[in-house]
Formats: sequence, structure tokens, C-alpha cells
Amino acid sequence: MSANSRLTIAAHALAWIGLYQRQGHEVATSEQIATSANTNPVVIRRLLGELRRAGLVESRRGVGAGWSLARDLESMTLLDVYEAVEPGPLFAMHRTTPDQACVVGRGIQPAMQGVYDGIEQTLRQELARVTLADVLRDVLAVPR
Amino acid sequence: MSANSRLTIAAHALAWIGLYQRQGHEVATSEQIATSANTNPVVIRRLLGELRRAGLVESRRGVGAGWSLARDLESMTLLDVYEAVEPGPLFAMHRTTPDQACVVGRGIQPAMQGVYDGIEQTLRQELARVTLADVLRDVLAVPR
DNA sequence: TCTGTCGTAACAATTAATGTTGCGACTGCG
DNA sequence: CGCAGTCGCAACATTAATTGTTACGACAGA
Repeated sequence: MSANSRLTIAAHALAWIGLYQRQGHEVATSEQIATSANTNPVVIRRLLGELRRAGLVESRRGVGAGWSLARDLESMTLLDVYEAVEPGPLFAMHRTTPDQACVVGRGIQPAMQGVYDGIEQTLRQELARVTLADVLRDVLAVPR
Repeated sequence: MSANSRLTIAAHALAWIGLYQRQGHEVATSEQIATSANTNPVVIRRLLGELRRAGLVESRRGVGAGWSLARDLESMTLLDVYEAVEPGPLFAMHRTTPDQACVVGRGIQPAMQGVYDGIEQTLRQELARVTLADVLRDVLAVPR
């Protein structure tokens, strides 16, 4: 379905900053995170910018600039991240309006919307159940 | 997230065929369905082709050709349709391998995969709960 | 003033879905 | 037998979203 790794990369960045701060550092740079995620620093800055708008991270400019967590990893859930970085709904409707002269064309969108709303609701509950601290714990639990 | 309406269009097509057959017709043509969904017949044929591979519909060729249901709408769930028409997973990993020399780079994919697997599981349960007969009922329940 | 990093715009590259055209294959009918 | 209507499928165009890249000004501390 989606060639969309935004949630994955955002979680990666947050886990990285969290671990780095646990090791006693003040801020992490987009360059460092980009190296770990094997991508471009601008991509990281863009994503972190969205997380900052959601109040999850803060950035500092000037010399010794970089990114830090605005809250504990324990208090951040994947739902917070999801809402910050994912724009649209999971499933889309027709890209052009179906034939309103047809019974099915008229009724299909409300019918499917009901289903999709329920699913989106469940998805949110699942994401809200996992904190970024959980993610970092699982990351560190992987044997090297 | 996804600009992907495959599930919606597939459900539309199945509901349309189901209703048309209830009205006493043998088969529906991709042209008719495309008109209702306001898209191109080839798009419908492609989708229905995937549904046929999954055993949900059958097609007839020659004169009086067209599509018919291979099973009752009651016995078809949105999960059947989803599995037939959605290729990939909901959330993607990094498009390039993260830095394996970094703890986070090494552990993030297994960690996120665990979460994503659970979500995919829940999504399937939700989809399996809705039959295409439910969808058609809801379609017809929409006031005109 | 110099240095390192963010902030952001602009644009290219990539990928997936969707739309379109064309044509051969099939099959019932006259 | 030939015709008509529709599927099957390949090839290509279009659209849209994400991701990657380059460039450069803004900022703040040394």
C-alpha cells in the first residue's frame, strides 16, 4: 500500500535522541540522526520540524545547535508521532465522485466511511498503547 | 497516507454486481461498473481480475460477456477483498538499510516490525468483521 | 567575525496508483 | 462464416506523494 516510512523514521529519530541524551549529551544534530537512519539531514529536519510543531521535540540554533526531547519518552506514544507526521486517512475514497444517479454510486462512500472510521479508531488505540520508551527498550533488546 | 482507493473501488464493484444480480441480471460489464464508479473500464477489469484470482468473482467471455459473483455477498468479507487487492504492508520500513554500526540503526526495524505486525493483525480482525452484504445493506440504507 | 547548525525554499528523482489506447482472443448470433 | 460485444493484457501517459538534494539565509556562541 504505502511507500511511506515517515512513522518509522520519526520513531527512529526520537529513539536516537532519547538514547543520546541518556548518554549525557545535550542535543543531537540532524546530521547524526541522518547517518544512523541512512538518509539526508534535510529529511530529518523536515520530520523533526513536524514533531516540534506537535510539542514532542525542541530545537536550538546557533553554535552547539541541535535537537532535544521536549518530553520524556515514557509520555510519548506512537499515536502522538503518527498524528504529527501522517497527513491523510488510511484508506481513500474514489478520486473522482462516483455516479450520483446510481444507487451504489450514491451510497458507497457513506457506507465505506463508516467502516474506515471504525478501523482508524482501532488503529489509534493500538498506537496509543506503545510509548517511545517501549520502542527504545525493544531496540536495545535486539542482540548484536 | 495512502492515495490508494483500491479497497473502496473493489467494494463498489462487488456491491454493484451483487445488486445487479439481485435484480435478475446474469452478468455485469466492466463498462457499467466503470460508469457507476466514474472511472475507466480497464481499471475495473484490472481490479476484478485480482478478485477473480482470489475466487470472489467469475468472468465470462464472448457475446453477453461480463462478471458475476463466485460466492454470496454474505460469505465475502472486506478482509477477503483487502488481501486480494492490497499488495504491501500498511507501514513501511526505511527505504535504505539504516546504519548497522549504530545500536538504534540495528534495533529499530525489529522493534517497529513487532508493533506493525500487531496492528496489521488487528486491522484484519476489523476487516473480517464486515461482509460485503453488510456493505450493500449500508449502501441501500443511504437516503436519496 | 567566524563557525556550525537550523529553517526553508526550490527542484530532481523515485515510486505507486490511476487513466488511456490499442489490439488480439473469445463466443454466441445471424 | 463473419459480425459484434466484451474480456485479457500489454504498453504507455498522467498524476500525486514521498524522498533526496542543493542552496542559502538566519541564528548564536566563541
